[in-house]
Amino acid sequence: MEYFDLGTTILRQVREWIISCEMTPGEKINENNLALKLKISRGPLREVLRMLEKEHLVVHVPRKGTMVSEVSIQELGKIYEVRELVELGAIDLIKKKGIKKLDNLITVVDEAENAVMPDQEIPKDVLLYSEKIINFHKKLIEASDNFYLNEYYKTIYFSLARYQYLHFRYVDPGSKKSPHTHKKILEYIQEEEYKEAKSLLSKHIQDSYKFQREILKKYISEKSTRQEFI
Amino acid sequence: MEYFDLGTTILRQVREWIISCEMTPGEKINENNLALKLKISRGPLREVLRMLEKEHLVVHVPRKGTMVSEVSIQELGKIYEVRELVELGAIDLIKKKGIKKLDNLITVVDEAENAVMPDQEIPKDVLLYSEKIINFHKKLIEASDNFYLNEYYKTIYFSLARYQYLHFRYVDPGSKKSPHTHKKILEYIQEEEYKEAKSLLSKHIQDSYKFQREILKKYISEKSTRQEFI
DNA sequence: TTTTTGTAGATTGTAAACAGTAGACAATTA
DNA sequence: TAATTGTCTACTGTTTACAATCTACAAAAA
Repeated sequence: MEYFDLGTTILRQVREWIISCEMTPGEKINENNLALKLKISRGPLREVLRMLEKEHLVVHVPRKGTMVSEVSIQELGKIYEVRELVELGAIDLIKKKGIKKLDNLITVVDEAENAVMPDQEIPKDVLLYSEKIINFHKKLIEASDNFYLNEYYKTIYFSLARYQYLHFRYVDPGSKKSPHTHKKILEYIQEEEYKEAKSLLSKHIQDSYKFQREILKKYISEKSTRQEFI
Repeated sequence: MEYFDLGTTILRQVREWIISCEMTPGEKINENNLALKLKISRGPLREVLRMLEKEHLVVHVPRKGTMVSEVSIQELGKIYEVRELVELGAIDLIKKKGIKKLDNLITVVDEAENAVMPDQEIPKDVLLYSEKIINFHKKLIEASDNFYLNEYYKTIYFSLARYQYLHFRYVDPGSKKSPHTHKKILEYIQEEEYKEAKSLLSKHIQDSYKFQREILKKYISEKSTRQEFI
């Protein structure tokens, strides 16, 4: 028998299930069942669950068990608070360190510009489009060249991605403007107009937040309505 | 036999050993030996190591093992970059959310003011003094009322604390001013002069950074000198 | 001498078995 | 009926055992 590194491969898989809400918020995780489903034993699974706990995707209570963490308006708000803080902070770092290597950022802006927003709301296309859009933000953080900030942003992003999956069918009409906005932000940075870059990015994030909050409200009210009739 | 939650108790213990450099930077961790020392088995220890990996205190390489993460001037620089970002960001949040509940912050400032900087450099006293000083920064983040920011700051703080333990015997002479500076920052916040608060806090952190970097340089040069003679 | 190959021991990765705890439900009591 | 107690079952926490891999070192080949 061959040995892989279950820890890292399984981590990705379970994280994916949580983000895509195949493991739903609040769901109790049964170690035996999940291990069986993943065809591994409980040992490495528990290691993975501890890592997911550090990513705030699961919550562990000693002797009770582990559950997928809940989503709420409050949480979304707090995630957006730190998201804005980190992204604007990245621009500060780029400014302070005089970073000029923005190749990756330029590339993703170009890619997003060429990507077409699908008129039909087919989940797959929408997701592909979303990927290209979010890449700008990921590359912005990477450009600021700080390992700790980058790692932190990843976990923020995992938490956030889950909210985006709650409802495929709602597509932010505002996101059509995203490629243009991203390009503008990049130009500001290149021209060292950091204040303008931060201001526009801040507004951009706030817009995204407002939309996300609305879908979440719908999701939560629908969920509670469903449960009433069960 | 009684069952505790080894995960959380052992996590604290091992983290403590790493921060206090009883487990030295770069040291290879032998799971068998460490488990034996902690009087537990390798299972829960591995869970703990995975959590410490997420805190960036250890580095894990599949099939090679786990080691205590290295310290370096570059790392210290990056840690201070995010430290400043997070602390200044906390003030932004306090401003944006109009937070007025600063009771804990007031308390620690008072405590620090009454604490006396030990003239003799007895490690224990110095550490106790350092604790009171650093509390200001912890409570500042807590006041900003954001779980994700607070969790992140904790891990930053763990990484940073290790650098402070590298050399007990060097005491930052500038830290005598800290209680006064902290009080001033608090006053600015209370009077809603956030810009001034951020400016002073930024300078305060930069001063700390400069000192830390100097001790680290000494530590590294001494270490390499020692190794030459082995 | 240097490089390569082979083997033994140590160490990590994983599974399986065992110990203790918590929750559910029934039986008992008030 | 409501509350309490006892027991059973399922689950988590932990240990032990085993499989695969790596490392170090020695022997052999170039």
